[in-house]
Amino acid sequence: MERAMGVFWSRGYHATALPDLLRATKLSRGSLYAAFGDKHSLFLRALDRYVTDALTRMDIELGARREPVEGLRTYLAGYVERTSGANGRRGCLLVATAMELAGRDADVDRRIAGFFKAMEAKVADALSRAKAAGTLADGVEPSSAARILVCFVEGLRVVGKTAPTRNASQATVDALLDRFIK
Amino acid sequence: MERAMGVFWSRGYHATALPDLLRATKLSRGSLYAAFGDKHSLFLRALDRYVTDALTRMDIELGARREPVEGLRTYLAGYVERTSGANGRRGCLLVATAMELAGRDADVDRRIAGFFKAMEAKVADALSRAKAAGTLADGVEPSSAARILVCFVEGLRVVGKTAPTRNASQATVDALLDRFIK
DNA sequence: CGATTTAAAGACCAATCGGTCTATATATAA
DNA sequence: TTATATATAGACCGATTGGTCTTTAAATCG
Repeated sequence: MERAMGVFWSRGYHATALPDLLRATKLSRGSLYAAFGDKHSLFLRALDRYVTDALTRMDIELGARREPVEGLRTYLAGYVERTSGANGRRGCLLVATAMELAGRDADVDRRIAGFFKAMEAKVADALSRAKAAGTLADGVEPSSAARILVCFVEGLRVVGKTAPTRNASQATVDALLDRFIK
Repeated sequence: MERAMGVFWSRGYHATALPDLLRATKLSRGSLYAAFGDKHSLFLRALDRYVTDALTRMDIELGARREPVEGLRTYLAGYVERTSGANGRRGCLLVATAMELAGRDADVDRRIAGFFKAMEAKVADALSRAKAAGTLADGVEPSSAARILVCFVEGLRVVGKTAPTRNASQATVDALLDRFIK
């Protein structure tokens, strides 16, 4: 499964051909269809896995027991890592899928919208806790700031396709965070 | 040409088949190949047109004769328009291309990187003028703020695929701008 | 061991891909 | 008018697409 996810991640949905998936999963044609149905079903499974991984990681990084601002820093540091150099080049399965299939595939639409909503909620929660702790900059409202952060990190993934340096991505993240925390 | 651009824009590179392009351009197969070469060449032309349009629009919106902050507001208002509702659903040819082809197509790579660089430079210039005019918030550095804004607007395009309301997009943009201007 | 289930290999299918080419019709020019 | 250039429609090409099916080999089990 993760193998198949890796192929879709690297190549996108349309550019991934069956032989690519067979090579990656080391399954025969018949076995793959028996196990997953068709290409589209396998793709949805891969996408679900990707979303689950991302949200699980966020729960760890932004965990309620941690200092919220430090959680946000960790969360953003992960994006720095994933959007610079070769990792940046590889891109993001979710963003690529949103751009390639959203609006033309209802199954995908639900997953994309659900992911952004969940992500925004988790960020908003961390920001609320930061506000309660008095570590948020004056005038920052958690819910709108969360929407800003979601847009920002997804934009990082887009710009990351040009493989910026780690330092450049980190500096951008730092400059953004400076506007929102004390 | 714009017709072909529209098809690539709506469907992406791989999902656009020759019959789609023939229908859109109202050209015969032979004429299309005589005029543009192959599919890839036609795509690059469409992408160039898209990039030129976007940068030209930015020059108008952020024009040096205008109040820089007002220029930025106009610029961002354009993104609100393009990333909400049906416009949001349609997406962005440049972002879709970055996610679909960047890293696997050198001709595309150059155009994507060039676009982001040019865009960032234009935003940085407007922010510099705002800073000189004293309308920038304290501690905001034009070049890093420009990188933030570029990421933010590209992220808006990604999230825009879920077709948010105009008001929601506008509120997010307003909240961001509030952190950067006086 | 032999019997049975499971999975691999790959032939095979219709449909479609991007691309070429020929024949026909439509202008344009003399 | 006739001659010529231009663009059309669409047949045609090999390659590849996602998907099915049959044959054979490898496990598993009694």
